[in-house]
Amino acid sequence: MLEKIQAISDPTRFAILELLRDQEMPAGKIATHFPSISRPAVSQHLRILKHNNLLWERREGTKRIYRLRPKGFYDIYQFLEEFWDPRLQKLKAVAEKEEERKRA
Amino acid sequence: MLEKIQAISDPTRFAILELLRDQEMPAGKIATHFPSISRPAVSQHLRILKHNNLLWERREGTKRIYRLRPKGFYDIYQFLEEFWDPRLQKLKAVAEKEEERKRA
DNA sequence: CTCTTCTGTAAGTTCAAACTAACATTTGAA
DNA sequence: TTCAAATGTTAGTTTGAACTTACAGAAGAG
Repeated sequence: MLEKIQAISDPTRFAILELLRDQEMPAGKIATHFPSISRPAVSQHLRILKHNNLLWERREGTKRIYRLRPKGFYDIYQFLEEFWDPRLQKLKAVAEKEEERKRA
Repeated sequence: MLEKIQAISDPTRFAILELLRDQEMPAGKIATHFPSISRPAVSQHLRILKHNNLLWERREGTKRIYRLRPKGFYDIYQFLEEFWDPRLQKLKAVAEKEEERKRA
């Protein structure tokens, strides 16, 4: 989970996510939005985002079209909620004990 | 905000936050929980967490006691919710237009 | 005062991650 | 086939963040 959080915290990667929030886009077009960095660099960022379930990839001919994957964000969102909210913490602890009793 | 997200994504810093989730603690005692890294390293992590509003600091004699600051987490949580949820996005856009009309 | 305890700060090192340049792969078109 | 377009991958470089060592400062005890 920390890896996923780190994935979105990189400025370039977050800019990519912002770009894809409103519309899906092929890799090449994404790269044109970042003239200061090379296309391979963007490609590597896309791979990281994809591996962390923050993007979907689909192929159309030679193009690879990337699309935001909301669940990835929701996972982080939920993780933080659980960390932060002590009541949820306690509920989780109870659930885990329940689980243990079942296994025993 | 990205800086804050990056702050919690470091494994050592997140471990510090986990440690402080249940109880506040002076800097020295925090450091003892991380025998593999030096005390100054922990001190630097504490500074980063403090600067990002993830920790409170209070002084007692020569000790500096650190305590979790839930709002910091809530800020990230809310930021992701807004990014992720398209309905909230639209509501925000409407609110901003409203604001503009008032200024004009 | 002086000493000790607890801690932060500064300077320099190390290492992982982001980057570039060159090459490889895949797909469709002629 | 052959070529071009779109993209990924690899190898090596660069840069920034985490780290260590050494030093500095602040607060109480004696």
